[in-house]
Amino acid sequence: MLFQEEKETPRKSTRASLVASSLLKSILRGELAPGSKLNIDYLREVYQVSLSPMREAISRLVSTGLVEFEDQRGYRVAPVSLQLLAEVTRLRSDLESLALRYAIERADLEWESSVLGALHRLNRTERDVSSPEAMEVWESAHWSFHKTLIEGCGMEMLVEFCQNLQNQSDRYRRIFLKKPAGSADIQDEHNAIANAAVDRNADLASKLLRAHIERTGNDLARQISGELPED
Amino acid sequence: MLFQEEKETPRKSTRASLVASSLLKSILRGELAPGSKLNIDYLREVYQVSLSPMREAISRLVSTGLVEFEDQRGYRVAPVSLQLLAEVTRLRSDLESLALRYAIERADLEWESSVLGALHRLNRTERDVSSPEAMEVWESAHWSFHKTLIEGCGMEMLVEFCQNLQNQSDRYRRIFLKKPAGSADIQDEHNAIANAAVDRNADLASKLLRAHIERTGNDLARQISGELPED
DNA sequence: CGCTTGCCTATAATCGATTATTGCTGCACA
DNA sequence: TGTGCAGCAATAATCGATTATAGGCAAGCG
Repeated sequence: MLFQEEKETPRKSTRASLVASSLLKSILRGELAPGSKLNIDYLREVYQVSLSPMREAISRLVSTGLVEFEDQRGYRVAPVSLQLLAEVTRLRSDLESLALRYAIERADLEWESSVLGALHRLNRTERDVSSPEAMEVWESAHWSFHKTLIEGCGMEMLVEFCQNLQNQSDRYRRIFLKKPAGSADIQDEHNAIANAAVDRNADLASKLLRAHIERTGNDLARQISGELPED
Repeated sequence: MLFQEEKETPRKSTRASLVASSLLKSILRGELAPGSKLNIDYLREVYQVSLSPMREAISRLVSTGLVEFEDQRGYRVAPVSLQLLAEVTRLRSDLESLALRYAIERADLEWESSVLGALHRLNRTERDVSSPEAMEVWESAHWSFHKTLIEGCGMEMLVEFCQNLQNQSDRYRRIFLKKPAGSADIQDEHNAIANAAVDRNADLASKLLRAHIERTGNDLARQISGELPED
């Protein structure tokens, strides 16, 4: 063949996959209330699929921690609480900074470049808190930056766990944070983290990342504490 | 029907659950080879269940990391490699010691008692390397001890992740370690960890736990390195 | 001969019907 | 008036049949 068609393996999605990702979004957006039962017949109707793919889709989300399951009782959306949010924030702080340390340890040009690339994209994405659509784009770039940082550790299991924690965190933000509380120095924080990372200053980078995550988490918790019972 | 057939197993579990736990054991024992495809029709035959619970059972194991899934390609047993083992060992070391630190931080009498209880049971369980059955019992007590230590952290997500890592580790041991390599001072190690824990000496306890996990993991890796390609 | 292309089989995915279990409701009874 | 149990929905779980897809094989074409 003259020029090798670069097929990205656009593997055709199954219904179960499509429903699963759609359902994930619904849960993250809080459209399916925390703690509520996932009635399969109802969801079947909503997504217009049969029982098998519906069950399969739901069951896949169990591994993300956003759905819980009990024999003969079915599935329900994971509950929320200030305590759980604190747990998520602490683990994000511990694990993302851990992953970043490993990433810096085995850093190569490739990784450094992706980090600076992701940073640039994030900085060039406007954070217009008045536009939900724009915020979606910004949040996506934001997580991309974080993910790029930690993916350098080369440990899939760790990255996946961080992804789950991020999803949890994201859910709290979407559900409870009506007014995006964006301090102006967010951008400075990201720049500082990225610089420390490519400078191979693990202690500093790790410290800054922790601070960044904990600040975000605490801001969120403070906003929520009025709306949610202490436990 | 006149004679309502009494179920021989008055269980609450569903077929899917039973099959899932049975399948998990099979994978841990290496009866289902790492990397091999999980042929649903075949497994259906083996476990004598229909397609739906079979799929459900398999799909639940995906969250443990012992089974991988791809759309239209089905399920397969997670592969093994020295590199992956190293990853598992490192994460176990990092995360169990992290959990232990948190546990010590919020330690109460209840936790201290369970730790010493689990330690006692472990010490009183004979480690007879010539008897597979005895070793099963010992391994169970061993993991119980570890789990008791880390459960004190009160973070379910972290404990569950540690459990997954432990399962992974366990699989390598069962598959590759034909001759249990038990140094005589294993018991001393456990005692030292437990003592440091109830003494609330987080630094020492954490250091000892790391050493314990890394020693085990490295012993295993050394034994394997002859059998497995470096990757 | 080598490459493409179109069956063909194995297997993954989906479906709708059926069975089992749970949890509620209302009636009998103390 | 409270308790317990039978019967009755609601819904979770399972089944076997059907449809869709992938990957191998062989015929057709260059």
